[in-house]
Formats: sequence, C-alpha cells, structure tokens
Amino acid sequence: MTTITKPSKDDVVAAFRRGALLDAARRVFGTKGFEQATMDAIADEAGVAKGTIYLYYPSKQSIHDATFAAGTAELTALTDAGVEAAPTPKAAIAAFVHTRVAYFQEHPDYFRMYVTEVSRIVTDRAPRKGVCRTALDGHTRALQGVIEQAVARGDVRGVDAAATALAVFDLTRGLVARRVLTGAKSDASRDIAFLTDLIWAGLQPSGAQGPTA
Amino acid sequence: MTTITKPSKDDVVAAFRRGALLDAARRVFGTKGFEQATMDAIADEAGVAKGTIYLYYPSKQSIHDATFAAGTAELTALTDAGVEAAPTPKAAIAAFVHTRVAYFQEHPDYFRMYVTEVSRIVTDRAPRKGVCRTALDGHTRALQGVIEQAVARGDVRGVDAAATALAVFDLTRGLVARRVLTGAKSDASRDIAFLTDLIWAGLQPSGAQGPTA
DNA sequence: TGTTACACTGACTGACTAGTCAGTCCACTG
DNA sequence: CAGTGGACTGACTAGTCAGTCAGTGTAACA
Repeated sequence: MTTITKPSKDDVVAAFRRGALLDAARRVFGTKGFEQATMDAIADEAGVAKGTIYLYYPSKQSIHDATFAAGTAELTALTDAGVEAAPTPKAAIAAFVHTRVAYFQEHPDYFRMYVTEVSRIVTDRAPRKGVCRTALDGHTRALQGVIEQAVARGDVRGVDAAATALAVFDLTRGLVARRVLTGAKSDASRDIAFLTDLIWAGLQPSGAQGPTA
Repeated sequence: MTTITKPSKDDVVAAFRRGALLDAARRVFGTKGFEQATMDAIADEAGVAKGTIYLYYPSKQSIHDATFAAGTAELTALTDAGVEAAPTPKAAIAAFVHTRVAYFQEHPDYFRMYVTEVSRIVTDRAPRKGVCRTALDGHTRALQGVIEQAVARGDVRGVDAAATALAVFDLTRGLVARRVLTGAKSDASRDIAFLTDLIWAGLQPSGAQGPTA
C-alpha cells in the first residue's frame, strides 16, 4: 500500500532550500544573463557552497529552466485570470496589457530572463523544444479565446483572433521593454490606455467606430 | 599640405579583408550568438588565422559592434527610403513593415544578432551607451515624421506619433520573430496587410472609418 | 639576385568556470 | 556518550577561449 504522508521535516527543509536557490538564481540570471551568470555567484547569493546547488539541480541549465518556468507559470496564470475576469472584450485587452506590464515591472529580474530566453530561442538554429519554449506556448490562449468570442458575436470585425492576440502580445512586450530600459517608475496607465484604444479602434466593424467603453 | 590620394593597393586589400571578416563575423555571431561565437570560428569562416582578425579589429566586442552597426545602418537606410517614398501615410506604414520583414528574412543572421543585441541592451543593468544602442536609436524616425504630418493634416486621429511609430515597430518585430522561428518561407503579404489594416483602422478619426486605400 | 618590410600565422598563455568528490560537521538514535 | 547517515563544503580537475607574439613567407624594391 502506498501511504500518503504529510511532508516530513526533511521535505520542508528541501523545499525551502529549493525555493531559496530559485530566488538567488532569478537574481543572478536576471542581472547577468545565462552565459555570464556563474554557479559560484548563485551559490554566494543563496549563501551556500557551490556543491550544494548540485544536490538540488543537476546542471546550470536545469536550475535556469526551473527558475524561468516558475516565473512564466505565475505570469501566465495571472494574465489568464485577469483576461477571463474582464467584463468586456476591450476590458480583456486592457487587463492583458495591464497584468503583464505590472508583473514585469514588479519582477525586472524575471523580465530580463524572459527577454534573454526569447532571444535564445530565436537564435537557436536547431530549436531545443525545451522547458522554456514550452512554457511560452499558450501565453495568449485566453486572450485569443475572448477575441474569438467577440468576433463570433459581431462585437469586432472578422479578424484573425490568433494574429490579433499575438499583436497585443507584441505591443505589450515592446512597451515593457521600453519602460524597463528607461527605468520608468511612473504610472503606466496612459501607455496601457493608448495601446488598448489603438487596438480596439482597429477592431471596430468598418464604418461603425464603437463607443470607448 | 594634406594630400588627398586615391586609395593605394594596400588600402583596397585592407578594405577587402575587413569586408570578408565582417561577412564571416555576421555568419558566426548570427548562428551562435555573441557569447558562444569564438574568434577561432570567425577566423575559420573567413579563411584566415585568428591573429589576423586582431590586425583589423582590437577585440571580439569591436568586430561584433562593427558587424552589427553595418547591418543596422543598411536596414535603417532601406526603411527610411521606403517610408519616405510612400505616397500615403497608410502606404508608409505598409512600407515600413514590408521593408523590415523582407530585410530580416533575407538576412536571418543579422536578425539573430539584432534580437540578441536588443536583449543584451535590456539585460544590462548598467547600460553601455555603446555603438549598438546608438545604432538602434532613430529606427522609427522617418515613420514617426509621416505620422506627425498625417495627424497635422487630420488624416488620422490625434494620436501620439512617437508611440504609434513604436507600436508599428513592435508589431513588425514580433511578426519577423515568428516567421524566422517557424522558418516560414511563404509570402508575408497577408501578415503585412493584416498589421497595416489593424493599425490604420486604429488611427481613423472616431466615427469615420476611412477607406481601405 | 639580395635585402627589407610587413602581413600573416598559429602555438601558446593566462584567466575563467561547470561540474566533482573526498572530507567535515552535526542532528539524531540507541 | 559513542556511533551513524547524509547534508553540506570548497579545493580541485578538465576544458574553454580571448588575446599575444615570435617566427615565416613573400612582394616590392635596389
């Protein structure tokens, strides 16, 4: 019989260590990028010896992937929740942009990992269908669903929902990149409203510019 | 008196070598990314010994920057020419997208360098106001100018021209990334038309959706 | 033909780092 | 208190690579 026990003290300690290591790894990978980050630096940041990292993760690549996947899962969950809770399609677009801008701005280390990883995926001549690439699929699924419904109901013109969702995604990424790059701490709501209005206006049925709400 | 002589044979040979080195460097940096590219690989690709590279460029960073700057200057010049030759604002947007998609697709090595470099710039905590960053400023200047004029003439609603130009830029980058990533060789005109229509519709004065031309 | 200048070469150096493993330390047990 | 398991350590190994420089081959000239 397989017994389901509650986590032992050792399990808790192990989970705590893993968490601390991921935190440290996020800071170091975010600051330095994958190549420049060293296992010694991650160990220092976590306050353990280098060998200890290898008790929990078998390689540099694996701790990097685990760190990246954790952030990505959190971001995707937040984005989907925001999009699905929105009362109108336009609000869903605004929620998508807003959630992601806010998350990236609160987690600049993750944003840097994100940008670096995307560039690595594009750069790869022999694409590794790895953890990171997989984690990025489905980033726009919820938004795409909302747009599909809006098209079906005639709320917006008959656009390709997937392409439109990706367009919103690209606009958001560019906005965040510029804000992180310039260190903008100001309220992003003007920028978010600009993008939302631009896309929403672009989606109106021809000859019938819709209301702003 | 400073004599202006026509280039000596040595000058021509030197220019030829520099060009061959830049070509080789573009292939290697494009394939491997900055970190993974080795000076040995560039030397092999160019058919010279490693030491020879150091006769023409003082460091790995400098040959990288020269390679990147050459591609960027060419791309910016082509983009500006296309935008300025366009008869209408909408055609200017289409030309911007089309020129860049075509260039990146013809020069995937440069595109990979481009993506990698942008991610390096964003990742840098202490931004190097280096050759590469400088080369990227002004990418959207011509397009921004066209949009400003269109706003002034009332052809489009009163949007922030700089933000709009950057939005077109971001959409283009995302489109190219997806095409390069999936290895799409097909005609991009459908994608280009989609983006152009989306933006152009988004720019129409409220309540007066303009004609498609 | 002998001499010189110098572009070019590639083996070498020094610095760096992912990953290893023999040894240490300590919490727990009997 | 002695004994034991295993989490943890950090010096070490094996490999990589940017950049150097003493030596070579050859084109140009006297």
